[in-house]
Amino acid sequence: MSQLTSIFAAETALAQDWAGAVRLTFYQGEEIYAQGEEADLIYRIVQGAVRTAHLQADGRRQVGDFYYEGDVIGVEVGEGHRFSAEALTDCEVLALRRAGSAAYETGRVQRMIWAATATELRRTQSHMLLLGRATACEKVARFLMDIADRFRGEFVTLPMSRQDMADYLGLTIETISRMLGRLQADGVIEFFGSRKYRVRRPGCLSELAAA
Amino acid sequence: MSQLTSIFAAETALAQDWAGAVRLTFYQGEEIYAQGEEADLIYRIVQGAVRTAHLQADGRRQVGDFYYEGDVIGVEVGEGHRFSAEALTDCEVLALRRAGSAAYETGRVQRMIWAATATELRRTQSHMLLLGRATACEKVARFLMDIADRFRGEFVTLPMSRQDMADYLGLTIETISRMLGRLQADGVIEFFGSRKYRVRRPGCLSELAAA
DNA sequence: CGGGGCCTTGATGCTGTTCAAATAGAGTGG
DNA sequence: CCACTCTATTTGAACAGCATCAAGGCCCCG
Repeated sequence: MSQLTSIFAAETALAQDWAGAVRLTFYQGEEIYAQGEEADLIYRIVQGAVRTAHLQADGRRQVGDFYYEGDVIGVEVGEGHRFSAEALTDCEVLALRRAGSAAYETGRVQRMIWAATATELRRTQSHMLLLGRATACEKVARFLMDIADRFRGEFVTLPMSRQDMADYLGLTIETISRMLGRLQADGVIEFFGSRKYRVRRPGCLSELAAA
Repeated sequence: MSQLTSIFAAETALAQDWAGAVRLTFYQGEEIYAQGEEADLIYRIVQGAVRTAHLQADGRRQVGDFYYEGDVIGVEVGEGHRFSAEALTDCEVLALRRAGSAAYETGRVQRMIWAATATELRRTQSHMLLLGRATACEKVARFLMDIADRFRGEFVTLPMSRQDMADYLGLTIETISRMLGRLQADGVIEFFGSRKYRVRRPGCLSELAAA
């Protein structure tokens, strides 16, 4: 009941804030925007999962973050996108022009961009802390915890590949695989196939995640 | 002449934006604000250098960034400061209350906070990319380059210790020291004492910095 | 049933850490 | 100005964690 109410409230706010937005569909693997591309649109994910990534000249890749339903992407500051965005699953998104519209002039869009930028800063700070001083085991544990926290429910399905996880955590796919194997052997998590898992001992997992 | 003009313009804008701010002095090593403390003030550094840092329960420390004259600190989002700020040298700062003032209501302070948050996001992103997928040598090279770029001039004096550099780059002081030694041996940089250096081969340094 | 991508597992090596000690520098008092 | 002390930095040697290289297994889908 209260959940229905909150969903309704969210939908109402969404309709107001995103009035004038265009609804778009991106299929799995499609690029939503490219690295370097001018950032004149912001997007709200209605359904699906998105990965942002930064590619260096030598081929090394850093995944910026993973985004899900309700998240806003494309708010980067400065000239053009520093990260590209790709659909990890089939996606529905709302796209809204940043400047030049009536909505922008009223300050509505500006406030949304501001809020999204603030959220983005927090998440980037967390990511920075994760990359700086954490062991492989801590990184993987925190990653699993973060994902599980977002999808409250017994089972979690990962929309990203091991390579995506590795590029997010600054590790290799082999290390990711080994850490997952160890966590499973210790009974902390349980995997069903390679993309679906369940946290068996949340306390233990958060202990391993430290920080 | 043009430099004088720009300094004058900057000073004028500063006087306008920071009208009502309080001028404070912090001595070397003093804490400007603490981790967890409520973030009701923003600061502009007039003179000196500042380090922000996040301390974990187990004692590990991550330096957030280093700030110098003209930079704005204390703009973090959410409940309280995630990072503390300490004076690396004796500092003069301007402190301004975020909310509740007349200046805030006119939107002046809001715009400043917004601009500072946007800058902060960019810098945090860069830092994240640095921590994620760079070798020790690349990290140190990029660090030296970034600092040198800020202090245009033949010689650069580092306001921070090796430990600060290490906690910023996610390395140990020994590794920092070894990399600096190697760069000097290769003739890329030249040190005078442990806190003052000069870039002898900028091209070579930026090559090593990659990314 | 067979192909191909993704994931796991194993063996080995390298980068950066850890531990330990020497050296340099800054501050202090004689 | 010099001797002394205390801390910061450098240097060396051994070690550990994660990467790399190389197979092998799983699973999806034709």
